[in-house]
Amino acid sequence: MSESSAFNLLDERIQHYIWSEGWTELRDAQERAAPLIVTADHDVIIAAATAAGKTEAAFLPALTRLLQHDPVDELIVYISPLKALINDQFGRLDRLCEQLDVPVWPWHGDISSSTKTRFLKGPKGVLLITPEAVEAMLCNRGTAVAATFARTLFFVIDELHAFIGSERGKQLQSLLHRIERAVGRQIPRIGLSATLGDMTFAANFLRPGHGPAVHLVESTSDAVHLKILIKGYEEPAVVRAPQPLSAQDDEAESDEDEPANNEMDASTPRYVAQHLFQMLRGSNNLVFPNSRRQVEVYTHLLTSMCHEQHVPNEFWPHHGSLSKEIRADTEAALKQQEQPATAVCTNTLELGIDIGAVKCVAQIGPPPSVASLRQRLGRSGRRKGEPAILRGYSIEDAITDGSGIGDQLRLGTVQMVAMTQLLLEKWFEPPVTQGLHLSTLVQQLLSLIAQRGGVLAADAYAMLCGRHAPFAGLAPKDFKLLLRQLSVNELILQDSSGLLLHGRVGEKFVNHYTFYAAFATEEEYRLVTSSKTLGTLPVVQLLTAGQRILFAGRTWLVMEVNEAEKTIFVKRARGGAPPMFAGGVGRVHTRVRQAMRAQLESDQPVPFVDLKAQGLLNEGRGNYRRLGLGTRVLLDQGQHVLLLTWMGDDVNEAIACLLGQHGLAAAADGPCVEIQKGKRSVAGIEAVLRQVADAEVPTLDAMLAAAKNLEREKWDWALPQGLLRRSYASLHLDLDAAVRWVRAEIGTE
DNA sequence: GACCTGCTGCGGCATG
Repeated sequence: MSESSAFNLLDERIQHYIWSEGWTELRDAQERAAPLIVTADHDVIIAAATAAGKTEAAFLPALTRLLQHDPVDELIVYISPLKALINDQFGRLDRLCEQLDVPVWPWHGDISSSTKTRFLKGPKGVLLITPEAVEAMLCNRGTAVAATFARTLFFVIDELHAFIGSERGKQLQSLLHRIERAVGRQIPRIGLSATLGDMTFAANFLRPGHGPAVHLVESTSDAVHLKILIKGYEEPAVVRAPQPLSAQDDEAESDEDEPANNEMDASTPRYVAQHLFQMLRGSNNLVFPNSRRQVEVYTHLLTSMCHEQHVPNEFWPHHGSLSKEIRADTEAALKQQEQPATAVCTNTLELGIDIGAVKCVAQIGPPPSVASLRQRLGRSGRRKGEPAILRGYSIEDAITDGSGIGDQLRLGTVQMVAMTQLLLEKWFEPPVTQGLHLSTLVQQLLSLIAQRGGVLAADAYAMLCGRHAPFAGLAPKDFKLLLRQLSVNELILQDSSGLLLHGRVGEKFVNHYTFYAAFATEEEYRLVTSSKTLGTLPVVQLLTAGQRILFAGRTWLVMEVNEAEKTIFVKRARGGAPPMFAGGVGRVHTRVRQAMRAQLESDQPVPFVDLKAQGLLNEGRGNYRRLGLGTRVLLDQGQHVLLLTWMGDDVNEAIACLLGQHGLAAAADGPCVEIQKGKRSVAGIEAVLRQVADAEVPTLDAMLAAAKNLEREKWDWALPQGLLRRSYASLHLDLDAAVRWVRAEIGTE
């Protein structure tokens, strides 16, 4: 250890701690980060595959710097996307910091206000806080901001990759910027992240306008041996009796023994569950079925199998609508060592929190992205010498006369194979950094007014949209348009001295605690049984008394729905359908679509699929050739025509907008753009396509003039139309690629 | 036919 130059840079008391912990060497990232951090004059990103060691890589040298002042009178501000992570880190850091006589302050919604008051009396040591809690501080204690953060040595941002590309990430950038402006200097920023391929995106995110100056510490991770098997399944075509439209048609008492729906009879999920049951029992594993609804289905199938075979249950559900207690039970089952446990989960178990190593990751259906698949697989093969194991399950519907192109080409299986191949090639989707997130500009303007008790328009513009500011690039005239719209909405008003203040409506929003989060959430009902809260359900599908429901892996009968208290009371009963949860659609990257097409054009066997999956793939390849899709881009489907682009969703959506401009009703649909024929023939549609290829590129306003329903983010409703269109397009449309595709594939030149 | 995250100040009351 004494040979380590980084070790010698650390404070003596920290060296002593390292000895007493029995560490024999510093990890690669810790070794390389230390000299960059002890000087406290660089922005640094520490990127490594797992969380282990990253926090120490930042904190050991940062605390060394803090200890240079005796007694400690400076501050390290650690910002985390999860309360659970703050609680974890508090446990780890407090043990070390107690010996150093450095106070550690957790600060989030579950922390008592007395702790917060004590911190504010002497803001020194380490503050562990969420972005929302920082927002609340700026809003409610605006006059104290400069003094509270005056002696901040570092911002440490954990799980940096989880912030990039979202409203919350934009908010974080703005908060850091506003604090730096309040204290009148730059504060070194340290980002902790999963490896992100091209780290320039992350660097530009961490320090907008100065990305190239950010120092990168990318930890070389040992290559883990991968074992992959994808199994194919075919759902038989069955003629089902029509279902009653309303649950009220049923007499609740008369069908006690009848399953309330036929989802549980579906044979294929049962076969998949049987295979999972055989392969996963006896070890710790994660099963990802892609939706909360399917988590419920598979958990119930698997726990029922344990029950039927008189063996202890090993399968536990985990998703965001389950209560904290139920989720904690699942996490505890994974952590304890006595009994094996498998979690059936959504991406709640993808991030941060420590659940120990798992043997195998099962993926049912194609994952939402290659990046997410990679993150999921990173949970397996963490012990030295053990491989990471991926078990894929691909379920296709039987092909009938009415089957669409997606079934005929076996696109689910093709996508799963293509994504797995990209994973093996070490490619994954880059983070989306070009989003304007003007919704968050509205929030930050209202927050800035609260912080300062009013702000001049020019000052607000300089702070939020000026050079290197989070919304840099927005023109002054657009900012003026925004202000005008916000005063129409009564979110703001301008007094006679030119000061911007909250309007009647703005006042109400800012004074409610829900203001601090930058992201929107749907209204939810609590699901309650006699003894405890099971979780929450969004109001998309309201349950009625007498209905049966599958939740937390068990079946329930709805006793009462209390609208005033937003509560649904249930009791245990046999039979039940998984509830509906709201949700948009995942977005597929162009590179994935191209890999899918290459897969359909190939005649090579895929090494990591079983016989059935290879059969499905061959079926898809056969239909691809039969339909002549190697050369054709247009496919007549009767009512509509399919334009097969094999581009990403952002390109296909932009193509659909371009066609809309020329009078065609079109919508992106998987690898295609679906065009309604109306009264046109295929030749007529081809003629319009040629017009589109030869025409000038329209403005965004022209292209989205007829588009409705562009509001996606929390404050989008308050934006003027033009800015809403730009904000939407920045995230969802790739117009350049769309124009390039149309000109290359359809153009007459 | 997708997923996840977060949240204040204060009034009113009981208790020591």
